[in-house]
Amino acid sequence: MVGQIRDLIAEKGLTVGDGLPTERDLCTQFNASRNTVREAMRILKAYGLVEVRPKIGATIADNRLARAFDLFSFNTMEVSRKTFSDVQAFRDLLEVGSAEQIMDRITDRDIADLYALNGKLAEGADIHVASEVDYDFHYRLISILGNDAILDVYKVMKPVILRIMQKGKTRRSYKTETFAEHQGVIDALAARDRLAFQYRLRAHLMIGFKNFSDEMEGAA
Amino acid sequence: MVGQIRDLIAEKGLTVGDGLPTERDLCTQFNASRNTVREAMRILKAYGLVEVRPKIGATIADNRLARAFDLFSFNTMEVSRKTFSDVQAFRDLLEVGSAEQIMDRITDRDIADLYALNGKLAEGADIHVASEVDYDFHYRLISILGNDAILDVYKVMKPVILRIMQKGKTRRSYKTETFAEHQGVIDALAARDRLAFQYRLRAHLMIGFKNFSDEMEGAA
DNA sequence: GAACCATTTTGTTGGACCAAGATTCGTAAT
DNA sequence: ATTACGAATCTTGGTCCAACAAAATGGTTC
Repeated sequence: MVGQIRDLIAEKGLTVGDGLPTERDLCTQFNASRNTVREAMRILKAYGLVEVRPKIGATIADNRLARAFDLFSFNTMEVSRKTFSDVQAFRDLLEVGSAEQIMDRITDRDIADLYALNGKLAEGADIHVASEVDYDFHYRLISILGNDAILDVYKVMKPVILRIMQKGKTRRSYKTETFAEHQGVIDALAARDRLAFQYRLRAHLMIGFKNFSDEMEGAA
Repeated sequence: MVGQIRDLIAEKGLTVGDGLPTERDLCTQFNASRNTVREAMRILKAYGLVEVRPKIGATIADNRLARAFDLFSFNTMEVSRKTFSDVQAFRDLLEVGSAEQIMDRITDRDIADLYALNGKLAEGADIHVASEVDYDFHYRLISILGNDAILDVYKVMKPVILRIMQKGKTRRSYKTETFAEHQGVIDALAARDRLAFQYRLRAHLMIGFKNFSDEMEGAA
């Protein structure tokens, strides 16, 4: 069934944005029941090949890269020390490493958004909410690059990053230290001071590293 | 629905190989119809998280990596220009950006492996095999970092990267230019010349960029 | 031990209804 | 007569139900 629909798409030469026939049309076209067609559509949707909106119908899409990464967001796994250091090194590479491009592209809007996001940290919600905000901050930072592949990667790693943040921050105050570190990073951005930006961001990531290590020591 | 089933799995602590309740059980458990449950199961199956066989029922699995590959085997659709540039920029960030760490960690064994891999390029197999070797080369390069998170990301992006390679190289000779570029990169590594390494690697990636752009121009 | 049958479970079908967006059409105001 | 607005209708995906087909298991019988 999935194959038939794929063939249909290929045959008609449909491309991203085009609409598919309605589910009922597909039923008659392929002599299948609507439930069967629906299951096939579910699969195509899961593959990111179609987007389906109620009352609108299905349209061709290509979110496969994002879907591919979604696959791995199902991890509830425990974060090992190696995973932690790997992910943190990765983030350093991405966030600190792309400082130049960030400086090239950054707008006042970006800076305002970052200040706003960081402001939420100071409001002092519980640790889970604060972690989400923390993640959002870094995500927003990376989004300045306008690179969907990198954003997708960040989405994949979100569960792990969140866990790292929660774990690393149990004994630190989000309201004070993390907030201040973020603030320093944004200040450097606002001043278009690349070196300060890199230095402070790296320090911020390193502090998370140290806290996590201490946690692990304590746990072991 | 998918979320509910996921929660159920997490809650029960089920792991690969374990069986899920039957569809009808899930119906009563979640107060949903069998069709709804089935559609959710299709999604999970599409994600490679469950395997479902008649009479047996559904068992937990983890074929997510395999699924990630399947996603892109659907290729009647091609890599969009944005996906291409995103992925390529990402690779630049990773490979060129981690030059320092690579220099710190590299061993003679790494260099020997890279030379060996690149040697296969000169053997001049068809474009698909050559692309695989090309990918393997860059994968091996990144593996020097010993960072599993980054390696996983590379695995997921493999289908896209392969496609980019195939597309970019249709008119170039793997046996000559790509081989020579790689060789230059390894030579820089062998000489522990970080700047040369970065310069050559970046140039290598950029050439792929240019070729792809030309392809797109030609197609348009 | 092998052939056979009953049972369980997924696979598929056809139908039905709902909710909500899209469309149409009639009415009223200008 | 034309336009604007609102209500009725149509369309479409979302959900549900009941039933049958097909496949694989497990037990039963010879």
